[in-house]
Amino acid sequence: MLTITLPDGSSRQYADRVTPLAVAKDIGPGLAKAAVAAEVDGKIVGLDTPLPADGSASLKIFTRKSPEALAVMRHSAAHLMARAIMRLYPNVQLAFGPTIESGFYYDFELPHNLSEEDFPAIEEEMRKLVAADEPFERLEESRAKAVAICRELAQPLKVEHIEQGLAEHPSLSFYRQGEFIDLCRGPHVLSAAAIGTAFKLLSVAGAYWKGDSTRQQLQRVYATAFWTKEELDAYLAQLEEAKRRDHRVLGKQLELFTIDPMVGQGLILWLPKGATIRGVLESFVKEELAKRGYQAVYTPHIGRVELYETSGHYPYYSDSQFAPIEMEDNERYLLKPMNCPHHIKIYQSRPRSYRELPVRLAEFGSVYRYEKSGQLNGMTRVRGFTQDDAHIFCTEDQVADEFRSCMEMTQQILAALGMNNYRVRLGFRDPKSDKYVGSDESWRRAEAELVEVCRGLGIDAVPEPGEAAFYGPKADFVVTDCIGRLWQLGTVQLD
RNA sequence: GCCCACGUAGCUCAGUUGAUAGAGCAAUGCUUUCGUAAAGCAUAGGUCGCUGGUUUGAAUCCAGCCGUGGGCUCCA
Repeated sequence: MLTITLPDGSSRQYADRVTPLAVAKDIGPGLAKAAVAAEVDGKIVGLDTPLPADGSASLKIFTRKSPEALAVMRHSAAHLMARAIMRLYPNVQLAFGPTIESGFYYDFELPHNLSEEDFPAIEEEMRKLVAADEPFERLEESRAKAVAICRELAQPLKVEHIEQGLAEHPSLSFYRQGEFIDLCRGPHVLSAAAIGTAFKLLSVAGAYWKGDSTRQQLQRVYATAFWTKEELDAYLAQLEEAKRRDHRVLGKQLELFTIDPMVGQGLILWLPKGATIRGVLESFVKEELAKRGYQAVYTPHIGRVELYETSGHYPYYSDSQFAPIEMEDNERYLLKPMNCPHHIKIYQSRPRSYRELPVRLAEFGSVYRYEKSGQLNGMTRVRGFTQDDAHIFCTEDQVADEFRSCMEMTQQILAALGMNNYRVRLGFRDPKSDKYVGSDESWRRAEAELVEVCRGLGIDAVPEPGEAAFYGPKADFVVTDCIGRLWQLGTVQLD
């Protein structure tokens, strides 16, 4: 006997083994028709996943109105796309194909180089599969059997993933649809027709296997899917609209800035109108800094290599710096990649008493970084830029207050600029890595304090291990741009 | 750096299977005139990213380089 609790608090009892779909039918034919997926005790499952035979369970039915259902459908669409590509091209190896914020992607290894020209044929094949409406069938297999299946299917990437990535799972699930079988946690829609035809392949890109740049590069196909053509069209129109607001388009139209290959990639030339805007922004930020007790300083654009070796930055970032300038007397200078060591030298310029702490030094410091050519992007990723940068020297019991006021200032400035679409990411250390300096104890204390301060400010900050700088944890303000891309802007770090 | 795509007048773009470059807007001139998201007519403007190659002949095919865009990786 199973007792099911529904979201409205009511409950139902079943003597036989039932599925979410059966329960939905029981509640009403309308609900059964609209159902896409379900949630049992907080876990999203397919409509055909049997519920426990005994005991009790909470059940929620997801219809098209819920984001969870959309995510399930998009993942099924990813399978459909993979199946279509395997039908059209030989020797396709499957990697991963998850749902993402506004659609889905799937990574493949295949001899044919995919390009946008191939999209219509793939979409056509997908439409055929939707029309055929074959069911998605879930298979549970032991690890050994799962490996054997993937070997037989000539899917070495899946074999590797089972043996290494999923080492702790005693049994694994597959989803089959016709001739297509894919290792997959699921869930999926019941059959292909539920996906509909409001989908579109968007772009193809390279992506490293398991995100590791030392490993092979796969072909990633980005796509999206909606329940209706209207929603799909609205989404595509929104992308077009966002393109018109792209800072690179506006920067050109409004004559704000330009980039000239003769000057160099990623090096910005500010035009008079852009310089006016920059001037206003700088004045605003300078006032805010002054209000909060920051003292302005200036430092040079270059420094001796030994300076960065002493600070410890040099080995960590040597691959993204402009090469040192060698002088005749064997002096080597670096184009300044960060302001930190300079500010520390200012602090050290005379003996300090604890009574003068905190000392807050601020500068619009211009820095130069040799970013890889492929990651340059308009004004958002460049090789020369000016940071609104400050370093606060304080005692340990002042840390929480200083961190708090710094977080508040960042929030206020972002709010003043109308940038409200952001989240705060707490970069903590990866316990398994040894790249970090400092004692375990001080790391623990620092991380705990960041969490505490964010809680106090009502910031919903998500801790992410492995995201810390080598010398300390940090809080990053990650802003979403008009095309939905993420950019780390402000960052408050502890050393 | 890696994968894919792209690089034609100031801007946005068109140029089918290779044969001496086109449109709209902007600019300039004239006209009309109160027109305030684009008034009419006319003119000018490009070694078709660069360098090689294939060809009787290349913007159009091939190679290399430079640059841009979408991603991946990285981010002090």
